[in-house]
Amino acid sequence: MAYQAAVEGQKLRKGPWLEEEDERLTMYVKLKGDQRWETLAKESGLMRSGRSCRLRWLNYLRPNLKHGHITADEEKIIVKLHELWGNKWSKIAQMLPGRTDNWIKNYWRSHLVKKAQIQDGAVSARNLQSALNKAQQDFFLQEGNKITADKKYNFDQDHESVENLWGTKETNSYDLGLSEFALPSSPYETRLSDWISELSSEQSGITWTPDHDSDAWGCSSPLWDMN
DNA sequence: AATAATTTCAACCGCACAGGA
DNA sequence: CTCCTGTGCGGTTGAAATTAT
Repeated sequence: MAYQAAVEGQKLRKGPWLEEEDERLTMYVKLKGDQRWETLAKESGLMRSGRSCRLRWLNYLRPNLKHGHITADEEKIIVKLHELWGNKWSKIAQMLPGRTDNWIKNYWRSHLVKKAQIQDGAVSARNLQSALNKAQQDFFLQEGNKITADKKYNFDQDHESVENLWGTKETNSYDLGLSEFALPSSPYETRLSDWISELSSEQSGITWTPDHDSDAWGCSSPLWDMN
């Protein structure tokens, strides 16, 4: 493969980026723009492949990236969009300003692992309890995620309740509707709700195609645009 | 306090696709 | 039409950090 040959042939650097490399890359991207990565990699003198530069820029150096903890809103969006689109991380990332596909993929994966472990019963009773407690903490102790006692899911029950929390392919995609979260309605939340219900009506019986989705989702008016 | 287990996340890899020669 | 190059995407890996025992 060309990439492999380049790495081996030119002794390109791999692994974690140094601060110095970051600075250099940032400078060159500002100078040349974030296109033509192979050219940029060569011109910058960085001993990195173009794709390595691209990845570093997109996932770490790019301005306006969020590196902090996920918000309750973001988590719900991810869950919803994953139900709709599956592992289309880049697509999901487009709906979450400041988050990268890589970040979302990592986030989802760490949760999926927990879910899978719980569902296949391949964990010890102790690990199960630990996973449940962790999920409960993570989910309900989110700042602003105020759930009344009667609405709160009972994590101490059987594994069914865990499935309900996360939703499954077999259940109605909208069983995890926003109302169940019993959150105060922020403008963001309201818009999300509208957006998803609108989609659900458009979506019934429709298979996604690249042409279709780009229109239907109207990327010109993204979710976070409150104006 | 030490060690083991688990989680997180940056980075790599292979594949697919688009566009140009 | 075919080949080549660059780019984007999704899956996977592994080191570092964190948490549990």
